[in-house]
Amino acid sequence: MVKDALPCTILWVTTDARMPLSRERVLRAAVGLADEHGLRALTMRRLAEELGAEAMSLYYHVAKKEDVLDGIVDVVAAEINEAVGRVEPSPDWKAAVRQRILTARRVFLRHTWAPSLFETRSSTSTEVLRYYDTLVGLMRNGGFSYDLVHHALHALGSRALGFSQEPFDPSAGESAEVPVDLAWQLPNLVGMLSEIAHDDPGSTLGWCDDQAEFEFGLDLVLDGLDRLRDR
Amino acid sequence: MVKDALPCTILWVTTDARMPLSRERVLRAAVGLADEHGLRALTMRRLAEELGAEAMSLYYHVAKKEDVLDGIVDVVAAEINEAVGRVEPSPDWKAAVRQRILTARRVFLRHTWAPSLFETRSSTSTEVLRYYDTLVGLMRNGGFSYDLVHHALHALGSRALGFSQEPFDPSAGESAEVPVDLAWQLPNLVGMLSEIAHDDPGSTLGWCDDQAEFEFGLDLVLDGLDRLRDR
DNA sequence: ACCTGAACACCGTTCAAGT
DNA sequence: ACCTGAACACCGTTCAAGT
Repeated sequence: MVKDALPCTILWVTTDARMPLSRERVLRAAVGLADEHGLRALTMRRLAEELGAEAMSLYYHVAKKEDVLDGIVDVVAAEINEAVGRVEPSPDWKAAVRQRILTARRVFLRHTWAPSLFETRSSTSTEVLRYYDTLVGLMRNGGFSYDLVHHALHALGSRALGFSQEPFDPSAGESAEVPVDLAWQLPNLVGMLSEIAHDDPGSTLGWCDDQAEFEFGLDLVLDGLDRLRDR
Repeated sequence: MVKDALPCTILWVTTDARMPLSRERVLRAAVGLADEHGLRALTMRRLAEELGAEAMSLYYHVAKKEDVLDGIVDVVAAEINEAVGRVEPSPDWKAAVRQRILTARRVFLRHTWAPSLFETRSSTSTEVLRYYDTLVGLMRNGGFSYDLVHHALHALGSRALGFSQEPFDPSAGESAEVPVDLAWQLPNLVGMLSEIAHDDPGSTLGWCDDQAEFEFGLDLVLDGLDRLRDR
């Protein structure tokens, strides 16, 4: 009996190769593939392989690759809604919004490819709309006008969802990275970077504390909004 | 003489097909192609065609496509530095930074594909470093510590460069766009959108004023930083 | 020095055909 | 109903060969 069950179980666990395909299963596999090998590895052929099928089989369950991308955005957003639904509500709007956003952020840390995808999708996922709806509700309860909530969403930008995509990572521009022949033309940047590196000698790679920086920016915006609300 | 010169001139102006290739010319053509048809149209083969050459010829002047992408980021950043170099300096740090950023923003309006590219490049363009260097300088002159400047750059994020990539465009979620069967689940969002649409009946498409929203968010952050500076 | 033709390994997608 | 093989039009890139 063990002889029979064991190999079968392993096959099942590793690939689920025998289960019939479905949109759900395709999207789950897509998320897993992106988690493990990045968005570039998410190819229709590779995705099918992961599912033990041919690439063409996928087209029975999804319209096209864009559909897969929209789909995995929805999957991640659903994951966020699930996590965020478990946080106990705070009477203070700022604390409530803050905690909600930081909870969402934790989901993005599991799906590092997601931010760039969220930002390039034009059609809005219904799960994302649901997320924003309760966020708007929290601010309304905090005494915001609809108009200020609207401004707030723009001001928060991607931070409302829990991530911040930065075009320039100061830590990546660490002294060592700046070409020496260029350094003398960038006195302010070099000065800043050397002082940061000095302040935090523990981070030998000049690595910034992403979480702290995210919270700094978030609080700056939330505090600003709080002041506008009072007026 | 006219007979000879005319057709030649036209050919010259439209394609410059006879000029020898060069990295410079390849990058300029790449920017033009992206401006006119978007990033997706920027293909090595299409780019070569634009230059009246074969795709393989490009590889003599650029290492690979990634090199082209890094290159056009640098081209746009240089354009920004050029525009920004012409603004008369203000003694007030906030006004100086504000004007600088809004000037940079105007360049991005000419290159709508650029934001998404700037955000996905990991290696930092030297022209971008130059831009940040003087920005850091302006804040230092305004009495910022290096540490606060560092936080400020993170808090500004892409706004420091003049754009904000937003994952959710409330205006795109205009009442008409939200599926009716979903609307009752999104009371706050629907309420907000209908009020915004009502406030601004002129914008028949529920279009947000991007410029105003950008400035709102920018000022919110700059004001917040100003307060932290005073302490 | 500069450009190209032929070729390779990969894409997404369609469609008629299989079970 | 669900999956597939063969085929198409496209990618980026290499390399030996042309001028």
